[in-house]
Amino acid sequence: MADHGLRERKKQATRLLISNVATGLFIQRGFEEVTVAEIAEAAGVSKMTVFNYFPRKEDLFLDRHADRLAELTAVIRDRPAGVSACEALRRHQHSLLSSGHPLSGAIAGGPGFWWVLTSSPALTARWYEQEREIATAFAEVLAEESGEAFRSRMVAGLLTTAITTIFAHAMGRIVAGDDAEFVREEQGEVIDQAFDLVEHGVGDFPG
Amino acid sequence: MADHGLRERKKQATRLLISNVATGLFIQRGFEEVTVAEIAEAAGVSKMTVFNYFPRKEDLFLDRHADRLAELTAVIRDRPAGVSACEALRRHQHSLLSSGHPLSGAIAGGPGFWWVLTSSPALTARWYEQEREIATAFAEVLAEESGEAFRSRMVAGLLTTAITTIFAHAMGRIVAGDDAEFVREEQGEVIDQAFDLVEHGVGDFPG
DNA sequence: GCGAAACTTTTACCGAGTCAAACTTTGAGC
DNA sequence: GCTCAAAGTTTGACTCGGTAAAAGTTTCGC
Repeated sequence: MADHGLRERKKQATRLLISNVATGLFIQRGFEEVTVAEIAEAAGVSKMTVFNYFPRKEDLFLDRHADRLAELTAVIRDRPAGVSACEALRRHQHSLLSSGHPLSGAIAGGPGFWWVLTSSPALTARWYEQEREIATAFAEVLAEESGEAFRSRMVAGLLTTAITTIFAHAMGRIVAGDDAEFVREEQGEVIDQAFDLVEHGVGDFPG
Repeated sequence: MADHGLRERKKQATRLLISNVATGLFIQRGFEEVTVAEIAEAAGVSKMTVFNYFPRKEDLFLDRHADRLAELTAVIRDRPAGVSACEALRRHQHSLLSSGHPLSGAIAGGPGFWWVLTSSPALTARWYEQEREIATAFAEVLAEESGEAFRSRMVAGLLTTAITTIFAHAMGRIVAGDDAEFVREEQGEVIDQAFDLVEHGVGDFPG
């Protein structure tokens, strides 16, 4: 009933249509330069409907967040026995990279995605807000398992910082014009460097 | 000329007046419930003037950011020889705490401050944006010193995470109604726990 | 004092986001 | 099939944050 009624299918279709239209416009002209009214018109729908599906304008572009959050949380929660959270995430990042997944940092719906993201402060702010949501989710999982609230929050924060920084690094280089293939080749090392710091500490860097 | 002209004094006075009026209203009624127009009127000034001094509404409340950024950056840049960035920050947090400084987490312009901050998503978002600015500044200082761009960014991120998490921890407890003095007593241990994790790594937590 | 520069106000405007009421579509039961 | 209620969409009006430009007003250098 909830699943394959005509109603539900139409909703999903509308949602997808709006999202696609919006993303297309954003990549063509930049986030701030496209108004919600315009998106609505281009999608043949009213402005109110757009906000019905996507509470904030930013969510029109960053609409994969829920999936990503669930995936990352599962990586930690369902990791094999004997593997630490840190190690599980490290492996996950490597596997994203080798499977050429958009979220590995390199490649990602073309360079347009990064350009749009970095071109708007509002959008980047929302992006980082999503990272915080990930940290919060990690902290819950870790606290559930360890019972140590503060330590869990810290570790969650550190792990999220690794993911974010790895990401931002690749993004920065691609936006700066570096060859995507080249960035991709070096990305494995970047991942290890980041997780090594989290796992073994920063020591007395920088001397 | 730039310093003690009548002009400059008036500007500082106006700025302070607006900030005080705004903060007062926010603490009374919450961030979202007060409009900029209202603040302007209460301060006997035009809306445009408010935005002249504070580019965003959020900056009316979070107006100590510049000072804090400068202070934290100096802690790293001007640390004594032989002391790591991590250690310098750890000591700084301890000294903030023992001097009862607002930004140590415990106490802080009364509990009202924390309530206002947590009551508004826009405000918390801006708060975390400021933390990112701190991370960026740290990264610059560290990169200048070490020459390692990515590692600097990572370490900067990890250090900032420590500060932020320490902060958020105290804030959470106070907002939840814990006694401020009690929180304050435990805060030293919290600081050490956080910086230990950054310095020596999370290892295989949580087992 | 005079004129230029700095600061403020006014006015007009834009776009995101909300709200309530009218309207259309879908699904369920008879 | 038809009807009715619920879900979804549209409309239009509104609020608020934020910007822009031009017209005041105040301070400063001379």
